[in-house]
Parts: sequence; C-alpha cells; structure tokens
Amino acid sequence: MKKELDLKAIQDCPNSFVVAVNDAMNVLTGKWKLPIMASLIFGKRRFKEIEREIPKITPRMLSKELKELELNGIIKRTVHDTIPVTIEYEFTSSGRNIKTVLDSMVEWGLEHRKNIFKRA
Amino acid sequence: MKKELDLKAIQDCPNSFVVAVNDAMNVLTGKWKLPIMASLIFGKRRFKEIEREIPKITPRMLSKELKELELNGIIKRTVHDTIPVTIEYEFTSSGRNIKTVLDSMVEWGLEHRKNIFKRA
DNA sequence: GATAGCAGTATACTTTTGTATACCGCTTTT
DNA sequence: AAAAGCGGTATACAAAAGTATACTGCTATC
Repeated sequence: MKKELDLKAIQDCPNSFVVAVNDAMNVLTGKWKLPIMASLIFGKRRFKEIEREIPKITPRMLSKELKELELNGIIKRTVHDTIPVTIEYEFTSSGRNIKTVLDSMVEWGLEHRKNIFKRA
Repeated sequence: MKKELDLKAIQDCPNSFVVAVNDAMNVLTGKWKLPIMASLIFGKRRFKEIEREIPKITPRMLSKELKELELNGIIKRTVHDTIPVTIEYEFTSSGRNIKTVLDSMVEWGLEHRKNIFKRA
C-alpha cells in the first residue's frame, strides 16, 4: 500500500489538510505502532522492556517501527553512556499528543457501535 | 497485516476502547477509503461517478472497498428500480461522523509539523 | 570460562494488499 | 446493428507488510 493520497476529490481541501491527515495516518497504521505507543504511554522504556510487554512482536519489527516512529518525530531515542550503554525510548510532546486523535477515535467508535446495534 | 490489537500493554484500558479504536482504524486504513469517502462527502454518488472522481482506482478496488465500507456501516448502497437499475452510495450518519476523527487528525498534524520545524 | 542479558541485524519466507487486463449481461444511444 | 455506458466480476500478477529463525558484539554474572 502506497502512502500517497493523490485524489482529485480532495483537491478542493487545502493541501496542508491532506498532508496533516497523512502524517497522522503514518503514525497509526501497521500492526505494532499502537501497542508500542501504549507501552510508552506511562514513561520511558528500554528495547527489551517493550519487547517483553508486547507478546509476539519480533525484535525485527520492534526495531523497524521504533526507527520509523523516531524518524517521524513521535519518539526520542536516548543513549546513556553507562557501561554498557543503555538505551531509552520515550514520547516527544508531539507524540504524546497523538492521544487526542485516539480519543476522538474512541468517541466515534463507541457511538458507531451504538448506532449499529440500534438498526441490527 | 492482521487486524487484531492483542497487546498486553493495553489490557488495563477498558477493552471497549481498544475495540473502538480498531473500528475507527478499519474505516481509515488502505489506499482508497479516504478518497472514496471524500467523493461521498458532498452527497450521493454512483459507482462510475466515484470511479471518475478518483484517478487510477480500478473497478476491482472500488468494488472491494465499497463493500467493506458498507459492511462496516459507513455507507449505504441503494438500488433504485429504474430501468435499468441505478445504484447509489451515500454515507450513513455514523459514516459522516468519521469526519470528527479526521478533524482531530488535521489538528494534530498541523501542530506536529510546527513542532518538527521548530527543532529542525 | 560457560551462560545469559542487552540492543539489535541478517536472511529467507508467507501473507496481505493493491495492480493490470480482460470480460460479463444489461440497456441506451448513434 | 455497432458502440458505449452501467455496475460490476475473474484471473493473474507485483509489491508491501509482517513472520521465523538464527546470529552478532558487547558486558556481567554464575
């Protein structure tokens, strides 16, 4: 699945809005991003800690997703020069704010289920 | 990509919240769902109309996504018994409300870009 | 000195998602 | 009677996303 949203139908929306939605989607899609963010929500975590908290994730996927989240400015990776080095991941403030999007999803989702059952 | 969110880390959140986020994600992910919804936002549309409004979508994908959106209670498919039959797609009220989620994404996305450039 | 933990990487593979191309039965227009 | 529009389906294929399994160099403990 390519990540563009090149549709004429949205051309009348300001392009920055499309970009903004795209940015948000990039942070939310994929099987493991939400679990990883859930693991970080109460504070800093190390690689192995996250791995243990998320059943069935492989180190390959965890590594890949952490890199992507870091690149997108959602999390910050810090290397502490202890011996041996310890590495910690934590949200950026932008990253922490993605919760507002999740909140709106929860609100919509709950309401949606109510509507579904009304007519079923 | 499997669609479960079976993570221990979210187990302390009420399960209904996880389900709700999942429901919202199902409506938003994939390359064509947003374009299709954008096409429906100003009113009813017929299959070929949507197809024309979205450059490069194949009828196969359009058909597949419309079915999925209908199954998820986002859009409604109506068969009018004209001769020949005409078929119209439109949002359900739940479907229309997904815009609140998109709005929160726009808000977050714009703010996020501002933060990124501040530190870059 | 073997074993285990840390923070990952490498390689090969399967599954899911999306594309390309052609076609169907029906009706209206030319 | 041929061509084009409607609302799709069928088949085959390519690309993206995710899995399985093994391994690396480092340190610290048993």
